[in-house]
Amino acid sequence: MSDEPAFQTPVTIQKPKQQRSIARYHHILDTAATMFVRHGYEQVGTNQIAAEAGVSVGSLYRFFSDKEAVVDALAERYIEGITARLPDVFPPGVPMPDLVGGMLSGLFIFARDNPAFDHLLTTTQTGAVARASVRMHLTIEAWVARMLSHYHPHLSEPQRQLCAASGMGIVKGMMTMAHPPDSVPFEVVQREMVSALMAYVGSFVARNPPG
Amino acid sequence: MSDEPAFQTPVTIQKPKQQRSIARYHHILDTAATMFVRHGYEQVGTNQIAAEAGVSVGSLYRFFSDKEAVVDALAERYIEGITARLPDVFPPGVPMPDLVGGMLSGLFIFARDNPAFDHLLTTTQTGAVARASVRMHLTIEAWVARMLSHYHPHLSEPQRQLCAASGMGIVKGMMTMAHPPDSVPFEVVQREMVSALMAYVGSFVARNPPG
Amino acid sequence: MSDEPAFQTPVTIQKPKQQRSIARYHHILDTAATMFVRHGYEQVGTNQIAAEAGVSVGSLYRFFSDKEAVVDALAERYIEGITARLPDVFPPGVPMPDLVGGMLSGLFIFARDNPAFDHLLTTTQTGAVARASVRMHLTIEAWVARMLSHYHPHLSEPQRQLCAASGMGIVKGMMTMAHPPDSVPFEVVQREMVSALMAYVGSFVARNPPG
Amino acid sequence: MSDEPAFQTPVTIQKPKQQRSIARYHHILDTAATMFVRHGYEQVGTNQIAAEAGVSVGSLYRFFSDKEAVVDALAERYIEGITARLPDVFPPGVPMPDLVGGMLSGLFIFARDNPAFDHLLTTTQTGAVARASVRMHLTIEAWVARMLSHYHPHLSEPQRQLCAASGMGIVKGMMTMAHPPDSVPFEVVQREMVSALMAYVGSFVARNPPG
DNA sequence: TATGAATGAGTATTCATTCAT
DNA sequence: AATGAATGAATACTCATTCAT
Repeated sequence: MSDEPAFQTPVTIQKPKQQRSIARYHHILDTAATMFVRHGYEQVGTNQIAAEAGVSVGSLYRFFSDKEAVVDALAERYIEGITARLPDVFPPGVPMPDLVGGMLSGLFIFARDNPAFDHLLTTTQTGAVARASVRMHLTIEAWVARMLSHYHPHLSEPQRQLCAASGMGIVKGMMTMAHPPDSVPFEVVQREMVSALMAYVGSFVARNPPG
Repeated sequence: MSDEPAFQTPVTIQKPKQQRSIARYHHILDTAATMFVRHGYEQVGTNQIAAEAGVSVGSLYRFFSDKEAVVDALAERYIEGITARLPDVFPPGVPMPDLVGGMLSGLFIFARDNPAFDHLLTTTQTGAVARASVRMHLTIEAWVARMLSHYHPHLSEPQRQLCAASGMGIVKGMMTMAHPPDSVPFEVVQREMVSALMAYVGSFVARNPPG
Repeated sequence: MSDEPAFQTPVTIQKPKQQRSIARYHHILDTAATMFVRHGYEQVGTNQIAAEAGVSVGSLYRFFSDKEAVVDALAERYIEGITARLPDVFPPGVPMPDLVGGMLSGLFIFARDNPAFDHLLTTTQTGAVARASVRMHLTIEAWVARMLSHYHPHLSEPQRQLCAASGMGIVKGMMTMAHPPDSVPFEVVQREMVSALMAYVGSFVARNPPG
Repeated sequence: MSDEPAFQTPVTIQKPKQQRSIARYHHILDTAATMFVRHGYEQVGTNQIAAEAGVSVGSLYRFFSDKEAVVDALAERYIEGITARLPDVFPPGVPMPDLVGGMLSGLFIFARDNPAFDHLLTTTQTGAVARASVRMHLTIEAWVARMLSHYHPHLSEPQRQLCAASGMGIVKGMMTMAHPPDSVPFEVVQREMVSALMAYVGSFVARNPPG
């Protein structure tokens, strides 16, 4: 007749420490990433992911508390990945086009190795996917803002924010060119993107001069 | 939701001919559009749309063969709308920035009157939503390509295609700036978008000179 | 990119008003009652109930928001039933044994017609079932307390409460005699129950005399 | 959880012979008992029991063939416990109220030391829990019947059975008074229970006189 | 022997679609 | 034509049980 509510989870969900578990964890995540890109987050079931990954649903739920946790983990992985590839400091003497070019080069390599990266970054969906996307967006945007204040220290905070936001818009928008219906080759996209960004920043600075 | 131009059959089950039917059809579509924007296509049920629109599910299914047909019809409506607003011929003597500015101005007004327009245009989803998005994308892109060949007739077909695709990427990417997390005011987005586009096209032409 | 939470349920769950619906509603409830008695609340699935009742799960969920709502409805039905059978006022001149006998007689008839009634009343489970049980328990107990204050007005409030609680214990405990392993016939149970109650109340009043 | 008397095999997979094993076995059982009372048999998982007991699920399954075996073992333990506390022979000269009082006193102490005892005895559930409950019920009922034939040898076998069954009903029913929603203190319950039992038996004997 | 990761059948619940009224 | 009750396949998630280490 008593009625205590649920108690502590018997088996805590956690990132695995053992070799075997780590492999499984990443394998599931990779499988999920591929499927999300191919069919869309909503269309992919946890049972399907597990089956495709060759594990049981139970195993999936050992690593991920629920379906949303899968996208969250994906975003986290991507945020770590790009953070590691984005330079912390800006070495003096490097011209901005070179830096931006190098940065985008790294981004494209990362995107090619992680199929769901740009899908997640450029999505406009709601819910968990949106939250994941926003986290990734803000991570990169913050870096862009820092870079802008390095090269154009005279820009005010709002100016820098706006320019960074526009840059993100250009990057994200042009990334989708690589997919249907345009299907522009990655290298070409990258080249045009650098041009577009540099041209835009140039015009932005011209329109917002020092003093 | 603004005055819609002449009616033309989308993928509906039957053309509503009666006054009442036409009103119903549009009302359902308007309701669906609002709900899709607010909660996302996957999160919105046909029963919910019908309830919110104040009609029965049965009525909804009288106009739309299935849920996908709703997005299809929405896309069709938007394609008609922008087609009507995009000039068929390019009057001589109008400088490109003015034309692009005018076109974007019209686009933004249309987007403001049709809440799901940019949502659908900029989505990266799969399935029916993606197909709807692609149709809209190609419609605008074709116009952009024609405009480019008007102002820069020396560009080869592939060059024109690439430039148009990039332009579309910039437009779509920067449109999302108006929404969280950046939430840049529409007018600002529009202004920056013109700059970005003109700067990009300028650099593109410079890199792809005649001869 | 927006993300509004869930909105109003499109089809509200409600007790049906139409003839057909009412029949369905009660049929599902009857089926569920029988199955709960036979296999236990936890062991019976909503799909099973629906199948056994010859309707679809969807129909079940049209009437009941979730599985708990089924027990709740059952309890409500039973509470209404016994409330209707419990006299509101105590006519003067009726000796207590007669009144208690009559009351128990009604209770047993009701229990015979509603197989899950005593199962639910006498359960000691947790959760929704417990809550349903408690509601039924308190309904009857309140009546018993009122009856006690009618026949033995000198009893203090706590005394009346205790005596009523004990009475409920005796009633509930002895009701289970009708089921295995004892399987005592209902009439016999009823007869012994009246004896036990009268004997107990007699001893209680003797131990708690007026003044 | 009180000192348990001599060990005897329940439905376990194997008798734990080693000191360590015996300790583990009892510890798991104690843990399970507490959890069953607090959350209900169905709500408690084997993994949870093991985790709470600080052992692995595998260890739990070494001692118990399945989840049902845990309740079975619990019942067995309780049956042993009360059997040891119920006098085998009835010393002459002890009045029935004293004997009953003493017996209930022992029962309440046992119940206080073994939290799941009355929970299991008074449950009306199906399945394994019901079977465990019935075994405990019959054990005590047999003793009551023997006691009745000691004090009232003239009662026929069926009369004795009926009176014993009623007594069990009263005991079990009134035991639940100690829990919500009545929450009567244990001592009070015990006192009222003796009264109720003696009053009932008195009335029963009066209604079933010798000859 | 002990461990706890892995399994997968099973459960509650939703929602696109149909069709009798 | 319109309605909305009814359908049932599909989905996220749980948990008793096994077995390789």
